[in-house]
Amino acid sequence: MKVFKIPEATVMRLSIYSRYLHQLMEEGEETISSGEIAKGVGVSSAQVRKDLAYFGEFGTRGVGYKVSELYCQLMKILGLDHRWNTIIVGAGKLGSALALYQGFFERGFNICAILDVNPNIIGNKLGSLRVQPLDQLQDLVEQYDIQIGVIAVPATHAQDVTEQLLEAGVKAILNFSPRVLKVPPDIVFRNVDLSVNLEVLSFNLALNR
Amino acid sequence: MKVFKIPEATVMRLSIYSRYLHQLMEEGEETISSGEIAKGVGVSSAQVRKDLAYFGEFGTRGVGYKVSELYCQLMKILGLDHRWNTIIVGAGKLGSALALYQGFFERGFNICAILDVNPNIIGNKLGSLRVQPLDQLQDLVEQYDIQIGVIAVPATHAQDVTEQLLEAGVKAILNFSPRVLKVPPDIVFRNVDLSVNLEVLSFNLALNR
DNA sequence: GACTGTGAAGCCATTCACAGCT
DNA sequence: AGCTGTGAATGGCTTCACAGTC
Repeated sequence: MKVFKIPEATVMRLSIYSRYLHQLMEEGEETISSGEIAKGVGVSSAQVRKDLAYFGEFGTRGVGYKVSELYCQLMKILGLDHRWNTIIVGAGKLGSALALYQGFFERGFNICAILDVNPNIIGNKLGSLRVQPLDQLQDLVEQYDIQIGVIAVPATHAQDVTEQLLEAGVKAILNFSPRVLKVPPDIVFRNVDLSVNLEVLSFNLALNR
Repeated sequence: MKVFKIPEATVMRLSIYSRYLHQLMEEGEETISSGEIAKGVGVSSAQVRKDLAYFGEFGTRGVGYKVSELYCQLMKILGLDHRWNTIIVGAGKLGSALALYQGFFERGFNICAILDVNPNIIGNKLGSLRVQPLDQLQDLVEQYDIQIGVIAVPATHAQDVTEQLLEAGVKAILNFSPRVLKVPPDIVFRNVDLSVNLEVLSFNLALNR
């Protein structure tokens, strides 16, 4: 399917460029140069051009890029030209916060359901959702045609939940638990490790002392 | 101060190794090889040894590493041999979730305070903390000798809050807002961009269709 | 003159492969 | 025999620099 391998760093920057372009559109900008994008998001202009070059030629030499056009192209490249159905497993503090976060919806992710095992919180209302029991997982994934699973359970249950998500047919997993998970290579997978991020800060703080 | 530049990827892995070693300690393991660590966290054994080699020689040839000893060394390298005082700005869903997340405390981060501008949530109780008004920032940073600031406010206020944190004397910032922030080069800084992470999933899902 | 698109060069991280210990 | 520590080789991302276009 993919002819050239795209660096992950490039994909992350494309996401950031697209958000910046969205902001520029709201401010009424019509065209922009790679140098201005670079300045806006804190990279080099060559980097911006190289990132875009993986996918085609979007600009006009001597002029720059049409903001709205480039934005649409990037959204298409990122697969955000349609919506993704998502389920959150774990309705503790973090899971609840993710379920209520508007930013996901705005960028094309529908949070279709949130699940937990704890009977004390099953039934709780979170915005327009209600926390449902974990054993509904398989049914909900089928019913809503869910592609993405988000793991927000304690480390000890993370691998177990992962396997349930895979069995239910989820194609991609975003893991917020502080545990290394085993997933088959055909599954799209990412970790967001909150502690690791704080610890990188700690490491750098400890250096300058 | 730092004689050799350490790759950020190495620092992130050290954090993961240390957590894995902690788990092994609880399971009662005494020694471990680079190959076993590698298997446990999903990297190559050469990678593990190279990462450790930046900081010294911690193992015994022919034998491996003493789990508890390596764990202590890594914690020291990561600057986790003492505690860091931390403040969270923004007590919305995400900020509240972060304030209540036990994992930070366990790894050596004291959440000393959480602030917001919204009068409707100022005074709310979050565990043992109470949400305080943003204008207390300067005082609290001094009072608690706070080194780390966590930004959990909407994108539109993120740069403003950043500058207030810097002015108050914070040395490191972890940014959860979906906005590129300008910070001076001597400040330790990291982004945790939730949308970007989901969008990388989306990109990869879109590839295989 | 301004700006894009891109091959080449440079740089950095990972993997390889083996010498050196136990 | 088993495993660490490490120089050398590899691979991949970023920067440079310039030809091409408006």
